[in-house]
Amino acid sequence: MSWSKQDRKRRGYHHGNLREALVAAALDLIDAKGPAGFTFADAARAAGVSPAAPYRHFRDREALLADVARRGFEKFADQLDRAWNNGQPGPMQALENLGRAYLAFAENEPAYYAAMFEAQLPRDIDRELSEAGDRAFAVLRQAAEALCATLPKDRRPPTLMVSLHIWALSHGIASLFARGDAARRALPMAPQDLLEAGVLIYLDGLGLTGEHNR
Amino acid sequence: MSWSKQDRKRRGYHHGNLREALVAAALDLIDAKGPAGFTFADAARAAGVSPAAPYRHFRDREALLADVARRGFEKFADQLDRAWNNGQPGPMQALENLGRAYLAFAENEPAYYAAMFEAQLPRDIDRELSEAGDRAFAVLRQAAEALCATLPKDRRPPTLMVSLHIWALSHGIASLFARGDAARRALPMAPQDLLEAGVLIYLDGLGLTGEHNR
DNA sequence: GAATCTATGTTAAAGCTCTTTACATGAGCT
DNA sequence: AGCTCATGTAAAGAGCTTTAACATAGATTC
Repeated sequence: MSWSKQDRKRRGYHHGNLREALVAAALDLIDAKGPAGFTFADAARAAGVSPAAPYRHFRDREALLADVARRGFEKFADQLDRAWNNGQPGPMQALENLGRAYLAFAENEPAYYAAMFEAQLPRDIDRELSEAGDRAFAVLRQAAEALCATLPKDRRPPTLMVSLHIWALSHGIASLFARGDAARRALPMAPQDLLEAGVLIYLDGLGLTGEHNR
Repeated sequence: MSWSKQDRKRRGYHHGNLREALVAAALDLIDAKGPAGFTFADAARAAGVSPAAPYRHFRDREALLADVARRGFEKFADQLDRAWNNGQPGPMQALENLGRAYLAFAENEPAYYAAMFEAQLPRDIDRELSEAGDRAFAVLRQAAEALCATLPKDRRPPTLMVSLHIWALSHGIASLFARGDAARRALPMAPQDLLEAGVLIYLDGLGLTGEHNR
């Protein structure tokens, strides 16, 4: 599993899987000290190689972080898509699943989430990164579309706006409350329940009462 | 205005206002490269003093950042409180003002906002810091209270929950969209309008229709 | 107004760490 | 076996952090 220094003799001069090991090391280090809390050399140390070795695989620390973020967005998009499950069994239930999956990801993969949203990476640093981000957002967008479609045309809000509201509320709750992190504030209820309640109230405001779609 | 190196002869041996100059330098540097993008020595350079000088005013870089964050929360609380204006002229209008002030702060003071919410400072690093944060949140809490009070008791939601929803939506929009930063995503409408629409829909869902309170 | 005290600077140096350059190794191919 | 290239190491240069020793000047006291 881990390619630590102990395996040095067995592996010999070459690591064999350094790129992956560096990504894994970065995730551990982000968990421990945040996306800004470690250096390229730290990652090398954690992977059991010399400080110069990572430069064979990533241009610099930022490129490593960008790769972590890209992988994070891909995992994220997958999990959101699976939770949405093509809107089955119904838009409302599927949206609830989607929201729970959103916060579950932030809670269970805080390192990925931090790399994705808190590492302050320039959006244009990498095309694959921004495309992966777009794929994740597309799931939310699709869900908003399905929900809006259940409303009569004359009372149908812009789906882009609805998806942005849901995203912003989810992200707000995730980043303020849903991470194990001591930097976060205490809450009177589970983040998932807070989000679910918020979304239900919001949908009610749109005229989407529960009975119609559950 | 600026206490740069050029003023060195005029000011002589002592800076005269180094503590403030360091805070100003930190804000500039955060604007330019993010809360993690500069060193203690950089701040000293920007203030035109030797690398050791800052230690007379802050224990370390983190303490400087914490002071910036504290000042930010205090400014933030002030501006929110002024926007809320004791709920005048009515809870709905005052809330809209509050929301706009929230996003205006994130937009106009991105360095403060970043220090407050993205610097990953341990919450317990400083009592004054966490108290200042509490004061800012208290304004939102107060607004939620006033809004909920306009509802009949049997349909009145928990005010803490309502304040958390509004905070999360505001913070989500601010951190995803409302910073000049190239890291942010493009938007089809002004962040302020996005927030206002979201809050109106949400309040509608609570049963607070505009007419009653405007 | 002179002496002293204290706050706030500077310089210098030790100890780290990052980053880069030049070199070493070994896996795959012919 | 020998070539070649990808992937590692080692060593050196540069910068940051922190401390200790010293310098300056504003404030206080007599």
